[in-house]
Amino acid sequence: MDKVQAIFKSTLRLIHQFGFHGTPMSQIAKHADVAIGTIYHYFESKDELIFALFKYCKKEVAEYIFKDDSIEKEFKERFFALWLNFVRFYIDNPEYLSFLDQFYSSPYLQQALTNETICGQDHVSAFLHEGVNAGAVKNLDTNILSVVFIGTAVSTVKRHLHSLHQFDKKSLNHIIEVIWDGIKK
Amino acid sequence: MDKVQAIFKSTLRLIHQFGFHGTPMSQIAKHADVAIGTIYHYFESKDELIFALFKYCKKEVAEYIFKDDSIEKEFKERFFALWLNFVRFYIDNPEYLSFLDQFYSSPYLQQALTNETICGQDHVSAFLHEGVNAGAVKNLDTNILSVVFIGTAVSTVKRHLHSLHQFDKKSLNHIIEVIWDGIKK
Amino acid sequence: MDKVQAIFKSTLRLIHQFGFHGTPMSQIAKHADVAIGTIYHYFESKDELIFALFKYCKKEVAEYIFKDDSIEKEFKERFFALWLNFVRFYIDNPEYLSFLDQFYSSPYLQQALTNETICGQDHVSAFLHEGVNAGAVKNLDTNILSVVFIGTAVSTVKRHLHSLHQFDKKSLNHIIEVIWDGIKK
Amino acid sequence: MDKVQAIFKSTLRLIHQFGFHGTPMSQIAKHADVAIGTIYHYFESKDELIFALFKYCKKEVAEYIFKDDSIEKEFKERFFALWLNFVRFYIDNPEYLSFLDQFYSSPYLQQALTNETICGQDHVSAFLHEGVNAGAVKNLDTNILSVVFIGTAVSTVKRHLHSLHQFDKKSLNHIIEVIWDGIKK
DNA sequence: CATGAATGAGGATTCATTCAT
DNA sequence: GATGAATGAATCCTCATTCAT
Repeated sequence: MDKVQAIFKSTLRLIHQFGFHGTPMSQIAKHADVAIGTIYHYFESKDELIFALFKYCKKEVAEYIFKDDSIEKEFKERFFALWLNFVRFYIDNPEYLSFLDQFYSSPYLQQALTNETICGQDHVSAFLHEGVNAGAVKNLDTNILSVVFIGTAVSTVKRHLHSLHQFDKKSLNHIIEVIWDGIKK
Repeated sequence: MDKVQAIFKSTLRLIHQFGFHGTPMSQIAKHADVAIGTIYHYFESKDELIFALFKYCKKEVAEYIFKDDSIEKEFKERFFALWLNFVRFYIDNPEYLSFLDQFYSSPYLQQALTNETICGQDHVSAFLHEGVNAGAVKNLDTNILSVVFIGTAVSTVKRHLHSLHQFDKKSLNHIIEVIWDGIKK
Repeated sequence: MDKVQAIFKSTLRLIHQFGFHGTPMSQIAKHADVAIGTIYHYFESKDELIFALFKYCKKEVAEYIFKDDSIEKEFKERFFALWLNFVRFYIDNPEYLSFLDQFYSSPYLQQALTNETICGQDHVSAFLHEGVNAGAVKNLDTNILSVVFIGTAVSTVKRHLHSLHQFDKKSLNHIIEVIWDGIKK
Repeated sequence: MDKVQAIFKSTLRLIHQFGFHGTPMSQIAKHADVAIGTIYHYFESKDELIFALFKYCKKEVAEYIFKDDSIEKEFKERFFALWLNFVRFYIDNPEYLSFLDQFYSSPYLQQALTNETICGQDHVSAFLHEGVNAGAVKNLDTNILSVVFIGTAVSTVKRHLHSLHQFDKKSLNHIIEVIWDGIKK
């Protein structure tokens, strides 16, 4: 639906810019160029909208990260590509990180944390598990590998976005190499 | 000041539990056992309170992390200890991570990001730089080393707190070893 | 708009009775039989409401004062009629004088004083100027004539409303005659 | 008392600048360079302070207006001098007019209006009555004469202060002459 | 006399939500 | 489907006043 898309984009942009408690429904409606009533036509409440947006974001992120992945390729190559895609997506779409971050660090998370996946981390976990099975990486708990993969990626993006440091391609490769050195068999 | 302390603690607890826009000043006052007016006696506005709390948290965190550190010790040992302290502090004081995380992922950050330090990361950066100079770790940009150190630590704590995985001492050591393997010379 | 009218009337009455800082929005809403939110739907803030009410009052006053005026009539007759209308309106609608007076004697005035007209005084000025041109009154600066016309009228109304003295028709005519004696050619 | 004077002056200045509901006790205290408690040492409440200030202002005004008056002089001369003093005082001390005006146009007035005099009008009334007895002015009700005297004077000052028109000595004389023409025998 | 930290009732304003059109 | 006027509970903040020092 066109209007739903507009509502999502509007919400994403406003939350990025003004935060959760800085983006009232009225503004979301205005920037999406729809009436307030229209939002309530598609979403039961503001919370429902937030949760729906959460799912939407997760899906978008996952699709991008794994867009060129293939079991055919060598694991190391896939590992590098995935990590870079992860970083690339959020650097290019900071409003996604902004929103997901605020979502994660808010009480919303507890409601979303059922068996639901978070931010494509499960896909990533599965991928890392493959690496263990294939004998490409050390036989470590997937949680540990996830922590290393996602933790460094998220940290890198934030450092970049907060303008603390602009990482170039070479720098990014240095980081992956460090991680890879740490987990490779 | 006793009342200021009480206000800080109250705010921290409530934001941890209910989030930024779930903790009204009235509740902060009630849980700190002071009148609303008293908060405004010490802080110009809710925002000012948040900023002051931010500084307070940063200081507390930094003090804890570096509490046993000493130049005398071997770098690897210090590295392990610091990383564990970092993780330990936030696991034991989840309301600090909760608050800082919400702070960082909100528009507040931009106002706090002058040349101000963030979350003791600079101290960490300085520490990592020492490692490079001492020839203990690879000659990498401090930003890269910081990303690896802090990214994994934060990610570990979150995974732990979100109940996705309870890391025991052994697991934590596995993680540090992976990182150390990646950055050691 | 019906609701806006109700809000205006309610505000006027309450300010007359309790003064500016004695009439909260909640009371205005209650007496206008609308929700507080409705007021904010039509006016950005309490100040905006006050300014809008100011314009509304000015218009009402001017309309009443000049309701029967006509260039056809003799100037003296018009002069007497206008002055009496002025006094009559405020005596019959003391809440208008109350509000306008409080408005004028507050810092609001400075914000309203651009090239905006005040209280229909300009129409009065124009009228008095006609008198000069027609050779009916002395060739005095319009400001002087205005001061005499409005000053005496306002003072009369206040003295009447403050119950210091109840002016009857005859008394009022005495006053106009004094003024007329002073300015006639 | 020095502190009381300071409190009066501070209140007068702030009310002139920010209006009644723009001048909190805290500001009055700060600008008077005393503690809040000190104000409550001298005045039971804010209302008491306002009433005391009202009396103070009235006294100051009356003293200035009649400072050079003398029964020896000719009535016309006295009339001119008084009217000019009245105008002069308020033009030179706009904060007095500001305060008194806000006082008169607020519900405070009703509480002050017992048999109390207002703004030296009674002295003025008495003076005008002398004029009637002396056969200098028409045999009109004192209320009428007062309206003409005070109404024109106040209106002149306001017009001057609101920067609508800067009256010079000659203009002011024109006004008094008009009034005098109207009331003289 | 003088202070100012502490209080909390009260006021302006916001904003998620409803519902008649 | 779509609208947006209307609602009022909830929030931030102010400020007159008190009282222990």
